[in-house]
Amino acid sequence: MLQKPRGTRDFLPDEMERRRLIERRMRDAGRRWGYREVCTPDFEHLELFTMKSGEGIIQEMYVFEDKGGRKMTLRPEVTAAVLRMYVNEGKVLPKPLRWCYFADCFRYERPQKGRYRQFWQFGVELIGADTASADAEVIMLADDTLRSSGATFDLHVGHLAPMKHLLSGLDPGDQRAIMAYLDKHDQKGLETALVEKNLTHLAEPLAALGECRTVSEVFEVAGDVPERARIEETFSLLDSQNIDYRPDFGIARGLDYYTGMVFEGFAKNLGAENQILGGGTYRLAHLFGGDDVASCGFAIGFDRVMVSIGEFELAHEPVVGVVCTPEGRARALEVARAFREAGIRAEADLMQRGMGAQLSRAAKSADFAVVLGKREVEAGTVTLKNLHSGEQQERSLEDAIAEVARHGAC
RNA sequence: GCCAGGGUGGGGUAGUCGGUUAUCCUAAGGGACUGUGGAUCCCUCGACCCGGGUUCGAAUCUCGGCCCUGGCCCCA
Repeated sequence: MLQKPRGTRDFLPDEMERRRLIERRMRDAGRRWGYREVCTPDFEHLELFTMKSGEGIIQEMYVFEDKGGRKMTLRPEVTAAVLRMYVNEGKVLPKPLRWCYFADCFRYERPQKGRYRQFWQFGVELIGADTASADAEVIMLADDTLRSSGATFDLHVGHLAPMKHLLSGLDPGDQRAIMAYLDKHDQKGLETALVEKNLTHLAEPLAALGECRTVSEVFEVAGDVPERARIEETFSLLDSQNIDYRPDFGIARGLDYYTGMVFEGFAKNLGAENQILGGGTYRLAHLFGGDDVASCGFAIGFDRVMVSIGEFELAHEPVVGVVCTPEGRARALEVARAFREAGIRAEADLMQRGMGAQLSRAAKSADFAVVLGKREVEAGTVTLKNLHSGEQQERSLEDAIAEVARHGAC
């Protein structure tokens, strides 16, 4: 038997309905904040992502050559594509741009819990607003989106400036290495590296930075930085709206294009792969030939959110099974159509079964049966049977539709 | 790329120091039953992940691969 490709999943209808419900809640959060949905191609020129993240990521992507000999790749993330789109056709739109997306991405990695080779991300990009209000809005939207999805999570918010200030005397390579250790909370690795590089005087302030729980402590540890006013304003905006977050100036996110504010979300009930959200301010457009526009965004790992939420029951919509005798078949199609026009899910028998068997089948998957036999056809009525209570009554089609709709409303 | 544990009908399982026709539950299809169902009974369908090796004989032992689960690395 043919297997599905490694790290991919099939979704049966029950799970698909659950996914669509959560997806809708995320999109709706975006909509409430004015973020309109965009869509970019599933595959892009390889160059788009190597320009953003370096050649090293090629081994972790689905890379292929197309029939014209072009180097292509399935997208491993969406931000680069959205910024490419901004450069291509968004530059003349009035700023700021508020965009969101829900898209599948592909990474050639070893699958484990919450990590698949095809996975889905919900994300937003706010392009062209370089203010504390912009930073705060994206964080508040991230919080609203995760909250709306039903996930329970911890939100960490930080800023790169204090850490970069502490490391300002170092050459870029050392800086990056130190930040990588900080990002991983690798204390031993950090200490070893600091000793090797003769930087032991940084050990204490760097450790203290990660422990700071208020913004004012941060500047006691790291000294004054030019971004101080912006940072204080962003955090006071979050506080004014009672956003539940933890200041975390140990977030390094090891990425060169992040310029300032950074934040991460962690599911409370997941294992090793518990980060469900990452975001921050960044500058990317200039890499793709555009202006050096300030941007801010986040991406949510949709599949991890689904794992975190776990099993849950969906609201049940009433289902009508249309049951008929051979002489009622044509009428049954009309009746089924009338239910569907009223927005009610109606399913007809396709197996040429007897009425007993049709009802038996309907009892497993439907809430109501509509019976159409010789009697109903001649009288122009339908028999509506409640499959839960067993009660049934012959009545007009309109009454039957109203009765089923009434149950859908409760 | 690395480590550990796994893989038996669609789902869940029994069997394993090699030995009859691979067990049971469930689901699915049909029938008993052509105008009132979920019960019951009967029938049917359907599996040892793939390949090599050892052997008279392999689901069982062995080697390699694939895939799954969790962890490491990485995480845009």
